[in-house]
Amino acid sequence: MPDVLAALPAAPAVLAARLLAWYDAGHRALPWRPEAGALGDPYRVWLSEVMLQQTTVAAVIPYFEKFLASWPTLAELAAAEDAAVMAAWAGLGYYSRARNLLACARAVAAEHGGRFPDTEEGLRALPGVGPYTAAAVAAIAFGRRAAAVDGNVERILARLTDDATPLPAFKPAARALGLALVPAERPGDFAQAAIDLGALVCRPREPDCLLCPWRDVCRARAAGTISQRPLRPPKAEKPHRRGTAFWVERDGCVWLVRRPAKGLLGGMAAFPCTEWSADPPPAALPPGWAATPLNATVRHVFTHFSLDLAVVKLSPPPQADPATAFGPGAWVPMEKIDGLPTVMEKVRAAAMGKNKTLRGDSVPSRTP
DNA sequence: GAACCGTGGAG
DNA sequence: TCTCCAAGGTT
Repeated sequence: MPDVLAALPAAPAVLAARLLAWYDAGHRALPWRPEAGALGDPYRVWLSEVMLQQTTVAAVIPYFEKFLASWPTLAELAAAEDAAVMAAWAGLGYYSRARNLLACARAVAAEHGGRFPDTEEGLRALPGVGPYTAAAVAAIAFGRRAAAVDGNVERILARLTDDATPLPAFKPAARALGLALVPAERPGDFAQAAIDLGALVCRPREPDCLLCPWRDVCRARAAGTISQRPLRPPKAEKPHRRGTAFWVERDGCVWLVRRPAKGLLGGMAAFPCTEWSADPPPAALPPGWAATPLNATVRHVFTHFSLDLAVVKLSPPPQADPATAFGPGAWVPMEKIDGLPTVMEKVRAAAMGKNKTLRGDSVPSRTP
């Protein structure tokens, strides 16, 4: 790795001081953010950082408020039921975060006397806490001199140094650069200032360089390479998958199952489904079950594949047990269905004839 | 290193 | 409609 100090266009102390002054002049006020110069509450900082992983601030705010209202303290969250937390997380995505959130809360409650470890290393050992989150909590909640390098910070550093190393290979250098810049005073404010700079000024597209505290020293700006920093690898093609979801209805109730703890939508409530694959096997139904294919297919795009999900309504015979065909589950009154991941929410809307609200997400079904 | 893991807003 | 991608972590 090239010399960190040589890569920087100015002394670390100068760059940090300018960034902190910029932060003090007008940073964002966010529900989890402490006053400038103060330490954050560890529970709030940790909860917000986990929610913010690969997720926009606008999407997180209502979930953060909801979680804080339902579980105001770490101890209360640690005592919560799995299903309640998964349902509260529904719609936010990356559901392993919710499982790890609970595991982490319970670990802190049981193994750390209810208090978060106050070092980067101690935090890093907790479930769902990786290098970024550990550094962010250590800096913001405990005032540790830690390098919280997220996507924003990678971007501002790649531009500041005009580093052409493509991601993710650039990450180690970014971490070294970030650590070199963190001041001994106000490391938490510095972490949030660097993130704000990336989010508000040094944006991926159309950055506002005239508002940047580093505009006169930025090497990518001087070189005219801003739009190419950080360099990203070409995107992979998304495969397409198909499957069928079953709306099993009886006496105003619908059969809901719980998805396996690991993998896609792990631990979430869902409608029974066939396998999702490029060429799924035909759906086999128990004899006597009346099937009504709907004239709609739910379309949903996940991170690494897109999905067309045919929706079939089923009316099981009075004595039939859906668990036999679809595994363990529960009858839920139709109007009380709640806490579904978005793709299942689309299935529900299609089955209940509310697909008008999902325009663009429903497509004509292929011939059954 | 690379694959896996959601969703929604912006342009 | 389509592409990009956001306060990443785990395996």
